Amino acid sequence: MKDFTYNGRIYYSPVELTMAFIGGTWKMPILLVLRKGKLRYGELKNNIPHITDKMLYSQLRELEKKGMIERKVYKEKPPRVDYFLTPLGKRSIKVIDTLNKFGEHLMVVNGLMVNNRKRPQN
Amino acid sequence: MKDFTYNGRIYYSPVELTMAFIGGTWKMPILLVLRKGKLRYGELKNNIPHITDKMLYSQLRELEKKGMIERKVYKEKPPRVDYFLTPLGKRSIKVIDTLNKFGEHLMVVNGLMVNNRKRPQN
DNA sequence: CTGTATCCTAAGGGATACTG
DNA sequence: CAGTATCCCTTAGGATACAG
Repeated sequence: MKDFTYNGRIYYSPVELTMAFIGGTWKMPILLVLRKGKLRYGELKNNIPHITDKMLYSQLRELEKKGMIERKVYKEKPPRVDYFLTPLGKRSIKVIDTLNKFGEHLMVVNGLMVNNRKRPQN
Repeated sequence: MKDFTYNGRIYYSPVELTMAFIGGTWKMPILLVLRKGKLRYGELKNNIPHITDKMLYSQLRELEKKGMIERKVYKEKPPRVDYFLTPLGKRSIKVIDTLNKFGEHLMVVNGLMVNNRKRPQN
């Protein structure tokens, strides 16, 4: 048995734990964007297409709790908040890069092409 | 825009595609077990603790459709079926190993210990 | 021993509206 | 600008029963 418990839940393999930290639809895209360095909320939003406020905030909070990112609040107005990677977060980037590479390979294998912006069909 | 479509669904990054192939609770454990070589259904079941028949079968079917594993049926009785990795599946092992390593690191960082079998508390 | 089908619940995630 | 809350729906995944 290699079971272990984290936050009251049972995990059966380290892989599962990894997915608890960086899994889901949005955590990886967020982490990847933050590799650029400190970013404030609006910048994050602009760099992650299609994400909703709810998802961005909830995922930021989770990543924070798990020690992947940090938040720095500036006492200014209008309010300013920066998000940036912790050492653990930076470490995860390498893992995500691996997943990204494999994904690109899958695209080739399956003959997938990036959606080109359709020209007006006149 | 780096969007692309696969099986009628829109993906926004290669990472998402990767997760479609090896994501979920059980696909990675299954692939990892198959690194040992050909295995029949019963052997798979025995080597993946806590998995239910429904999940094992459904995930095997999905992995097959995606070209990660193959099925070989022997005309015997009782029936015998072998499952084994395709080249693509073998390639995924390296990725999963990366995730596994990171998970082990997370366990250390979070001070998680493997659940020891409790001794009878007499 | 291999393989499906049905029922049901918990959780992830989208849309939308609202506040300091 | 940054940050929450509520409603709702889809889906992964568990339990169980059944079939060649």
